[in-house]
Amino acid sequence: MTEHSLTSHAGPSPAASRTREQLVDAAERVLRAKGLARATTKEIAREAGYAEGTLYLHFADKLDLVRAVHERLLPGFVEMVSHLPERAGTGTVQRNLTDLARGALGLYRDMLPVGSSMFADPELLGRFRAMYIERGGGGPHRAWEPVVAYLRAEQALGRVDPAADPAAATLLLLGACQQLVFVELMSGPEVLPFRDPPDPAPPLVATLLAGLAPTQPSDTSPTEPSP
Amino acid sequence: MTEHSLTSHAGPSPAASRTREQLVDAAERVLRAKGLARATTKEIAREAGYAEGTLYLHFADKLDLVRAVHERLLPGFVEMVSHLPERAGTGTVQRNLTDLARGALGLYRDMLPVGSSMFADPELLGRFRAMYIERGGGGPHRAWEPVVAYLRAEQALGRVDPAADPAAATLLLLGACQQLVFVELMSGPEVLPFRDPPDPAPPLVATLLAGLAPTQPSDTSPTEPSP
Amino acid sequence: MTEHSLTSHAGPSPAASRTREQLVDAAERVLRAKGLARATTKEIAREAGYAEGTLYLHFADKLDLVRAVHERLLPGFVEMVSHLPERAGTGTVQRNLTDLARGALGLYRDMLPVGSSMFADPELLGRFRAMYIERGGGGPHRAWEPVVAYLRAEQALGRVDPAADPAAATLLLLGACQQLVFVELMSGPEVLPFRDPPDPAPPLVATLLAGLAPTQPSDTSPTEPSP
Amino acid sequence: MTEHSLTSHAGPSPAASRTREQLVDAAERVLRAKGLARATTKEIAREAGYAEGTLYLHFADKLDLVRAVHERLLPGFVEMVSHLPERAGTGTVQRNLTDLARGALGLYRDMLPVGSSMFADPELLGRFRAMYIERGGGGPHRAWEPVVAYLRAEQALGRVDPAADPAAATLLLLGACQQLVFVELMSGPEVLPFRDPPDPAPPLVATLLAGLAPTQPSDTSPTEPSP
DNA sequence: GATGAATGAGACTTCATTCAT
DNA sequence: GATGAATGAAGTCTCATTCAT
Repeated sequence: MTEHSLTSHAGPSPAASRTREQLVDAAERVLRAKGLARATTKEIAREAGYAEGTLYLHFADKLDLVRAVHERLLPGFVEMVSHLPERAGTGTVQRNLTDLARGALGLYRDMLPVGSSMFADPELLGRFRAMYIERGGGGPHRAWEPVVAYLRAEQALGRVDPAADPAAATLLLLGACQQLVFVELMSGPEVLPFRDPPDPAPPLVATLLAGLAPTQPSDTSPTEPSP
Repeated sequence: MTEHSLTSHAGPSPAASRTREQLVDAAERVLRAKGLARATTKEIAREAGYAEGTLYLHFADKLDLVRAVHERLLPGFVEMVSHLPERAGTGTVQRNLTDLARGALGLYRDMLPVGSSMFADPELLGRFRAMYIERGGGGPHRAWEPVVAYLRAEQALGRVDPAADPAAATLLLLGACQQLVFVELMSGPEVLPFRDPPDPAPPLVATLLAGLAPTQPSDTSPTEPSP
Repeated sequence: MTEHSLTSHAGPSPAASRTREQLVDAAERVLRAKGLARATTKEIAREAGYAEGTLYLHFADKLDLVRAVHERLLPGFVEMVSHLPERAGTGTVQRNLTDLARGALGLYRDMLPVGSSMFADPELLGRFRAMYIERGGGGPHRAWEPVVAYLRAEQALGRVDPAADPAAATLLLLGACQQLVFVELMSGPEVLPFRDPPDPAPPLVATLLAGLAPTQPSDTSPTEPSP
Repeated sequence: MTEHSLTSHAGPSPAASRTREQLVDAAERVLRAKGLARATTKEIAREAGYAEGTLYLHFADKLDLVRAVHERLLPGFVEMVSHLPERAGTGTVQRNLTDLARGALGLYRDMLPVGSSMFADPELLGRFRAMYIERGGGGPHRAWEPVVAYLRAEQALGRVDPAADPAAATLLLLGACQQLVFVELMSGPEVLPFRDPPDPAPPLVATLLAGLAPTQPSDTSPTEPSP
């Protein structure tokens, strides 16, 4: 009852008290440092500068606090891409997408360790899904929307092939970024792939723009007979 | 099939006893059902049909068992893509990549819940990295290699643009599949994105093949002045 | 009485809370009854009237609690002998030493079963040594000091041979008492040595006072040529 | 049924098989190194070069094996002093007692850590007492007997005061040695008492021989009126 | 609202002991 | 006699949660 009212009135609602924010901040720091399995309420409270019991004045239980941390991750991503549609028609498509990819790589590096750990606890995962449904379909895929909107705008401007699938293109680019970070985190800093081009964004964008099909359309068109 | 096969000709190595396999199997089932945070040694042992103490005859501790589970995930993926290079020149590129994407989607759906939970415990993550390093650089990026090899072969056959970047293309396609599953798992079965085309593989492959640039090469080439 | 007194004027220091004292008391009772090997945290907590977890709010681990028990043994001994030096010149030397021996026998009977069990765990022994060193050399030999001081005072008063070695004499008397108790505990109440004189203190003191050498100095002096 | 038959026939009785001896040897080594609390059957078996199960072919349980180790300690001591009576009349009393003290110090250093740990487990202690009783009064005090016999012999020879109490004297000397080692072990090598005379035996023996009473018997004799 | 000592269920792990081979 | 995988009871310790102050 006290939580996740993003569209609250204005003043400091009980769900957005200073103490609460400090606890969520502390939880995020501890979660990032220790992982879900080793983040204890004791340490979170200490990190926030409060007693352990205080935590339960602001959150139903530990998982509720963890959920509050995760709740802030997606808006961070959405925020980053929210201004992308406005850039349609400005600069070049290549540069705009490269900037997007770079931003995505940075954010994924921040978010993935915390976000992925959610899979360690089905209960936590379930609460997330409930939250998304309750909010009316606002899942992680919301991060795609501004990118799709941008590509649509570029199609209208003729700078992107009108036959292209904006959703698929978005998924390809963001997915590549996410997987790169995923593998990077798993393999550790010692066994980094994609080190030769220290910035993986340009090749990804270039490949996405040019496509794999040979320039002679004689080859790709007959690859699949229309069913 | 690629690891500690039970029917090996050299007899059961100490690392591949029947009991050990049963424990890893049971651990994987429990991990999948309950998540890392709620998978207890007691339940794993019961699931395997052994006493709890038996677990410690075969693994140093619980994390060592979990690591053994994770150890089997990557080979499963590599196995799936290992026959891809042989398909170069057969069928169509589009079909081959679509099959790959479908296979990847299926495997990610199986592996991600278990694999991602590794981020919940830095200690577990650290042991994984150590394992990869110890083995000589065989991290998760090994899954990309057969795909890259396939694309190179197709380039040699003229069915893929020789200017394309095979590694980037691989990352785009596999990354899209992984992110799709990732979001799917997070949002839950109720809030599925990409439901309209029930099979997301075709649009992803089509977009990757065609690229985003307008068909008139006059547009894409000048998007970025050569530095 | 000499350590962390509950009724101190400075308020309960963190190391001397009521709960902590109760736990140490309970631990000592259980240790005495069951021995180190069979004293469980569960039983200690129950004996103290607290939950098992409470134990870990006040002690790092079980061994830390056991160490706290042992920590109180030595001061008990020191306390007993602390008033001995004041008795120099009063009563007779024989009576004073006999009282000392009787007190030592009683205390050893109390302390030895608990104190000796420390040898069962090198880790515990190591923590003890560390504690002694940390405190600046206050090991078990501190119990000798008041006795040595007493003998020195008697030497000054002419009631003890000025040529005697007070430290050696102390060791002889206290050592005899300790060994008597040691053997008594080992052999059990059924096989008691020294039963004929029900009180072993008088013969020990008499022998220590008179010495073994024949009263005719003609015999002892030539036993060992002076080097 | 298979154990402690010291007066066995002659041949290798089942209680004295080679394997059994190896196990007791190994147990003593482990007990000395790790202490009773941390000596596991697994490590003892490994140290002996046998499988864990083998242990139970020769001993009823772990405590029975530990008891067998302790069983060998006392005879070691008795052996050391067994030749003492023969030395009556040879050399000097002082030298003979000094040799005894030195030997006792050495043996106590060896035996105390293992022997004292018996107090950690009342069950073990109980079995010991049972063993002593069963054997007909042969407890640890048996170690005193040869010393007492020696002193009696010296009294008969006129080299020791006929009024002295041989049992008390024995207890004084051996007790001093034991306590010295006891404290030495507890305080650790860093906080050694009695370091100035690197060999504590001479002052102990000298003090025991001379006694504490002033050479003028005028002081000590009237200290205690005869009851 | 804040505190933090106390709780107690339950987690992981150890280890003496057994038994089929 | 020897083995060693399996057992399972029992131990130590953790930690989310509560509640009187």
